[in-house]
Amino acid sequence: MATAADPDASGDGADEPDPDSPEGRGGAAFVLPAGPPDTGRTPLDRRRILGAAIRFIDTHGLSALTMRRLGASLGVEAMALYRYVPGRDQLLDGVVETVIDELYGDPDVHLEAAHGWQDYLQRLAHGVRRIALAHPEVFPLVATRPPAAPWVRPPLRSLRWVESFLTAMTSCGFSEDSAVAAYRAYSSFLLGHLLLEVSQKGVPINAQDAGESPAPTADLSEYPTVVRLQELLSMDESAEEFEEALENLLGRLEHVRREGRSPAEPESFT
Amino acid sequence: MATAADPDASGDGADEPDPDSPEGRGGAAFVLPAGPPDTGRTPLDRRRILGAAIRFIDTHGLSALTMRRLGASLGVEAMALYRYVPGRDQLLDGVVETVIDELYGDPDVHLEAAHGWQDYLQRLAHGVRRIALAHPEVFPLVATRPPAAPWVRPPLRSLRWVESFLTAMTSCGFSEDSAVAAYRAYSSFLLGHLLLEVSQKGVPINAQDAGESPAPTADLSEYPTVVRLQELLSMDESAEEFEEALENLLGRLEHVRREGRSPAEPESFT
DNA sequence: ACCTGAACACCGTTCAAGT
DNA sequence: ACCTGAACACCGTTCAAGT
Repeated sequence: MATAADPDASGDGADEPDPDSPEGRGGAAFVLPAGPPDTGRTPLDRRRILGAAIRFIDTHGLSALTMRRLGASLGVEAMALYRYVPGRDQLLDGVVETVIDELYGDPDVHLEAAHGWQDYLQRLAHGVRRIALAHPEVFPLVATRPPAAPWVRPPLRSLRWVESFLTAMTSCGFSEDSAVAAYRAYSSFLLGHLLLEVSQKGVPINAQDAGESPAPTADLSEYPTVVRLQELLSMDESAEEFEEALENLLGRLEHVRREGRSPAEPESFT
Repeated sequence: MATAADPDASGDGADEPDPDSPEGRGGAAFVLPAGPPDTGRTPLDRRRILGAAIRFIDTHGLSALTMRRLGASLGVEAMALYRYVPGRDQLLDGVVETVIDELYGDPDVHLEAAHGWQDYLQRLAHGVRRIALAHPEVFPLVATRPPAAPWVRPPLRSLRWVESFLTAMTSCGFSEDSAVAAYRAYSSFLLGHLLLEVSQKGVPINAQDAGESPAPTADLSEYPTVVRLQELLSMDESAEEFEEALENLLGRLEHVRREGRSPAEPESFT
């Protein structure tokens, strides 16, 4: 059904594959898989564009995202996008914002601190992790696009989240300073762990997949400890690591809340 | 002479500023400040290219780096670079590698674990922080370029560093598992903290510098806690945060080393 | 041996023009 | 009101040609 509606699916506007292109990883021209049913008449719209951009990045990778190709994925020329988005950079900012706000609709996350701040931070952390893993190609963008203000720290990059975090914490007995310190520690924790976890997913567990893996094995003899521990190093324990580090952070924060100091001093029970 | 050859430039190789270009932040054409004295005859060379690339990024920002402009900064056409570097992506990989290896020449860092692992990790962390702050525009690249293998974790992205880290730790009483766990925790810590610190530097403390800051102040009333804590949030305490978090991590690791477990359980003194 | 000119297939973006 | 065609000033990259 609907085969006639979309003019460039099989025929005229196609991409001209050009398999020698150094960019396209697989060389496969970006012909999208039939798209959502309504690819035709709804007159385009910022939300739809951002959604398409996210899907495009998830599918083809960030480096493949081009105004022209994004347009094509919506059945439109690139120039049409400029009516809704000021330019490519702002498009990317919009993508980041949209992905983060996805989290705001997550029912597991949005009950604020009804069951205490530890429960809230747990749910929030897992929510962020879920979207990071759902959009591994987008997350580096979340991590590195310059924030709007210096106190909006990735990955919780929106005033909504800063507000939510700080009110939750202060309403749970954190002083203002401690709440801010907690916000900082929490951001660093999430950013470091999730960026690493996501970037590990990008690497096909065996370094390069081309040919017979020549160079790496050669030099490797200079690094005996790495070779010896290779198996251990290759294990993916990101999930456990995340839980443990989160647990530990919460412990630190509880300590801060009670003592009123900033999060340091591993043992000061005296 | 030569005025007839190139139809679109006024002089010979000049850039044609075009102040309306959305890319160039300052709009200033990339005329480099006289360059190092020997800009002439040494016949070009991979090292020199990578050095120039790093300086270029430090000065003009990553998004301004272009094969053509990098060539120009070396007094050469872009095409000459391809004799020494396979392409732009590999150039960036080389930049990352070079910046990280800079650290390897740092005398403060390179004495391995002669004074114990805590001292070693302290010096290493401060060394990485120093290069992150020295090359704030390069660090996001260090953080996000896909690593060569899944067990080479940013920001310590080279076998040399993995080897150095693991031998130091195992020679100081860490079991193999604990050493690997420590490597992971340490990487996350560095990545999160330094990426945040570096990205904060990029933001001019007052959000946008254009006009009279219109939009932000308008919405801001919806976020009372943010507004109330704005001063606290705006303070730059990255240095103290870094020290404290590092101290805490070392405490955790010492605990791991003694107990042989992975880094969790905030309080198990019983 | 080392670099350049010219060319190719793309980019982002603008703007007058079509419907 | 919404999209397109054509154009402009760039890109990365290749390759035959210059010195």
